[in-house]
Parts: sequence; C-alpha cells; structure tokens
Amino acid sequence: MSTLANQIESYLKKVISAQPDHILEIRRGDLAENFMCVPSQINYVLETRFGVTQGYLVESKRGGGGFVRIIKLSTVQDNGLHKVVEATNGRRISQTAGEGLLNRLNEEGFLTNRENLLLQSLISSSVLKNDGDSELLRGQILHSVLLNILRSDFENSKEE
Amino acid sequence: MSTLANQIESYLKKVISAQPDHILEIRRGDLAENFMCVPSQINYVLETRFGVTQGYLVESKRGGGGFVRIIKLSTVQDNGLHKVVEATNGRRISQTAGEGLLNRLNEEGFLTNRENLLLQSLISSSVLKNDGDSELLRGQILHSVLLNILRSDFENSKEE
DNA sequence: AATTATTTGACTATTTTTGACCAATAATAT
DNA sequence: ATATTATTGGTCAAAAATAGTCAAATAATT
Repeated sequence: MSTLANQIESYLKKVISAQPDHILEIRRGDLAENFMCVPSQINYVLETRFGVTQGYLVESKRGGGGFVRIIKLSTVQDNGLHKVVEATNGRRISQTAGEGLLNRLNEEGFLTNRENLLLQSLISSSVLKNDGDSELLRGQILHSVLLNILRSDFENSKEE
Repeated sequence: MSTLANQIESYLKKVISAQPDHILEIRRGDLAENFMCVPSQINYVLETRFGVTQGYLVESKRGGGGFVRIIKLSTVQDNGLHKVVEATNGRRISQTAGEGLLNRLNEEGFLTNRENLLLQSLISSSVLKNDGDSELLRGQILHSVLLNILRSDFENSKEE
C-alpha cells in the first residue's frame, strides 16, 4: 500500500478527480522531482495504473513545453464498450474486422455516419500502406477511437 | 505549457484577426526584440504554426524596409483546400503542425468538435506509437482526412 | 525457490531555443 | 553607373528541454 508507485497513483487520481473535465496535464519531470524518483517511474505508474482497464487515456508531447495528459474515461453508461476496448488492446485487426467494428459502432449510435466514413477510409489498406505491421496499426487506431468514445468530453462536443 | 513559440503564435494570430484584410506586416527584428528572443525564433514560429496547412501564407523581403507578411487565407481563397492536400501528400507532419491543421479545419467548419478531438488524440505521440516513421504516418492520416473532406459524399453526410 | 512487481538508469525521440554564418535589398559614396 | 555599406531577413545545426523504451537490479509475494 505504500510503494512509490501507489503513492504516485493516489496523488494523480486525487488531482484528476478535482478537475471539472477529469483531464490532467502535467510535466513528467516535475512529478518525478516531487516524488524524488527517476522520470521513467512515472511511465511505469501510467502503464500499470492508468491503462484501459483502469479507464484512462494517456496522451503526451515531447520537447519544450512537453506534457503528459491523463484523461479519465466515463464509465457511467458503459454499454459493453469496455469489453470491446479491452478486446482491441494491442491486437491486430484485419480490414474486414475493422470495417465491421466501425459499422457496428455506427449502428449503435456511438459514431456518426460521417465519423464512420472518415474512419473506414482511414483504416483501408491503401492508407495504411505502412512498411510495418498494418494490422497492428489498424488495431491501434481502432483502440484509440474506442477510448475516445468513452471520453466524457467527447459526447459533449457535439456541435456549437 | 506556455512556450515562447506559443506566446508568439498567439500574439500574431490575435493581431492578424484584428486586421480587416487578415494581413499582417511586421519587422522580424522588432518582434524578436519585443519577445526578447533571437530573430530565428520568429522563423521557427512561422514554419511550425503559419504554414500552408494551417491556412497561412508568409512572404518577406530583406534589406532596408524589409518585412515579414503573414496572410491568413480563407479556404475559398485557398482553392478549396487544394494546396493543403498537396502539401500533405507523402509529407511528414509534426505533432504541432498536425494540431494546427486539425484546429484550422475545425474552425473553418470542415470538422466537428468531436471529429477534431478524436483526430487530435489519434495523432498524439502516445497513440501513434509505431516502429516506423511517426511523422510520416501522421502525414498519411491527415492526408486521408483531407481527401475525405473533399469527397462530396462525406460533405453531404453532415446530417443524420 | 520461483515468480511477479517495482525501481533505476542508460539510451532514444521529439520539440523548442539559440547562435553563427549566409543572402538580399536599400542607401550612400565614389 | 558602380561599388560599398547598412539594414533587413534566411538557414542550418547545435544545445536545451521534454518525454519514451527497455532491460537490469531490487523488492515483494507465492
């Protein structure tokens, strides 16, 4: 209960809860300094405590003005989406399977027709003509899409 | 979070918006002096925040009476995103530049707030963790988004 | 004793800041 | 006119400021 990782985890969760939008942006180096540890310790905490399973999305930026952004996902109206989110974690996804997933999300109202069209095009093999593992990349993209659907500020950003 | 580059960017955008013709002419040296930085810092800001993809055109002249002219182009003037599509074709795009492009598309009504949020997340470095060339991949994703915006069936799918 | 979790640090990647040197244009001198 | 000098802006690469990865060393748990 009192490992460094646990303390950092508690601290971050406390601060995030205090944010109106449940989003926290912080400098990794600052956090490491506050807890008197190496910066990579922060990554360990993020990986083990702020993953999909725990309902968080993490984004970041390097270089001057860099940051780590932790976004708490809304878990309130979970229509079985979390299962899908976990099922796509780190998985390869074929184009056909990806198309099916997006269409299903569209039919169930999680994605608009436009969003579906856009993403269908994005995961088509021609776009993903990456040298690397296209199926893995497709999985990463779809995983990210799913996580964003669960963001509480995502639904609220309908239109002005 | 407020880097020098961000401050200069904000300042310039504020001033340009206040111009009736959305054109700003300024001396690079003056700007650098105001922000107490080296002149080349200005070029960095222009390159990373005022490129064609972000909807700006930059011209300049050296020597006595020299200047830097920043022109904000509306999409109509810009031939319907044609230049942006060209500029992103096969090109590598940094996270900063990508953010700028998406925000511009959002501001000009080509992307909804939701679509912007989703895509911003998709191009953030932590999401785009792949073995290959991240910047190239970011460019491919954004290029695909632009092509979709230009497709008539995508434009027409705004309502649902 | 074996396995799993945590801590640490060396090495990598990305973005911003800075400075030395280059190029163009205008003004002035010859 | 031409050459020279002053006045601008441009380029590029190094340094600084962030963050990420990975695996070895420790610690905790089974």
